[in-house]
Amino acid sequence: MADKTAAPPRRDRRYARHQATKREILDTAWKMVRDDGVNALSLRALARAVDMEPQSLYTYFASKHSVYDHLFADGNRQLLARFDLLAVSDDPRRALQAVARLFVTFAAEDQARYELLFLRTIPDFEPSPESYAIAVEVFARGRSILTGVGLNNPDDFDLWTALVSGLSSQQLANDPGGDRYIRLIDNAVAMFSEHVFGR
Amino acid sequence: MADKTAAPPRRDRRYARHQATKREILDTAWKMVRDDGVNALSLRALARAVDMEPQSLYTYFASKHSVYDHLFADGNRQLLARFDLLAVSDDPRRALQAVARLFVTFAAEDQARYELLFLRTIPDFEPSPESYAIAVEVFARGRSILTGVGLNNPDDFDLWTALVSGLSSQQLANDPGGDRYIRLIDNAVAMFSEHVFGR
DNA sequence: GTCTATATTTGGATAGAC
DNA sequence: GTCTATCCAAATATAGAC
Repeated sequence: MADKTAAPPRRDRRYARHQATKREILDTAWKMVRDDGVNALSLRALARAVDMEPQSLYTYFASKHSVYDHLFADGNRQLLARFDLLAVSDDPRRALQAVARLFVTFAAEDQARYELLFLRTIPDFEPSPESYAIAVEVFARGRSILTGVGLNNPDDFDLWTALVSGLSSQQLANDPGGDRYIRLIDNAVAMFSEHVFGR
Repeated sequence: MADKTAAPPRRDRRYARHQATKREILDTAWKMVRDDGVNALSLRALARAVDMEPQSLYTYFASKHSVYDHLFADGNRQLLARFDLLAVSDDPRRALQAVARLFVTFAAEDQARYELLFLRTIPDFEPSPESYAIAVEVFARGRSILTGVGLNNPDDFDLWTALVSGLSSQQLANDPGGDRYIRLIDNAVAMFSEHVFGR
């Protein structure tokens, strides 16, 4: 899962160049999985798309699973960055609204990313410990917001994640690109809030 | 997507034999996708598992996608059969509980089946019109139960499916084989009922 | 209906020259 | 770091004998 190349000192220009190329490959890979689905990715096609010979990819990634692993880490970092930008309201219901909107919007933006981060559809792929750690951090961030508004009951948290992930997956499955379920977020948060906080 | 073989008259013994073999292949395919994931299925491995040469499968299925299509139809028929056995209570909340239990239990039983029926993770695969019709029937059945208990608002129905599918996917993703989210069904139904019916 | 033989494509991955 | 050359395995699918 790790790369072949150990990390040279930061200031090294070759290192910067290496990182830039790696970034370009990953961005192209994102584009491809978005277009054709996560499971349709092939290294040959990826190499062709970045104008390289397939074998040259191995300078940057030790295997196909390593590419997936970097995408997985990428996606989780993107979600984490959204959380960083989130201003959490003191009002519990508003806070929950913000989190739900954040998550469902993020999910609805990119089906492939959702599949990669939250479903396990790639045979034999599982994220490396380093990448998985980012996912754990995302999870912790979400939970801490919930506890911050007074929700400490684990069952409430599980019900919350079920509700939010349900809206996300239905939006992707039944109305991709639309807002049929996104529109229901406030309604769903109202339902949940009344249930756990009372009116 | 259709088979190569047209359907001979029913009484034909060859036809019965043909159907039996087809059934055996599909059952084996179910086993394989359950073990290794939907996207790991290969016709070679499938043929080996039923003790055939890979080429002989083409007597029964015109393509790999045709196998997927039959699995898709299978799964939807299984779900439909569950609905047939369901006794729908006059009490709205009990009726909703029964439907939710039915669906989440069905989903939790088999990750591969859930993926095949409700997620679109196989590149280039989409069900044939005939198979899709069964899925539509399942959907209609679920909806008719909801309208039967007085839920006519489309938004309520969408919120309902989001809730139930969320419990299902979280159960599969975070606690496969367990009951962490299944336990929450009655709680979730209570929340939903209070929201749409009032107390 | 099943087999042998085979076409054809594609896939991931390695060795070694430059 | 990128290339040529190549390997090897696996995939889907077809043709034709029996």
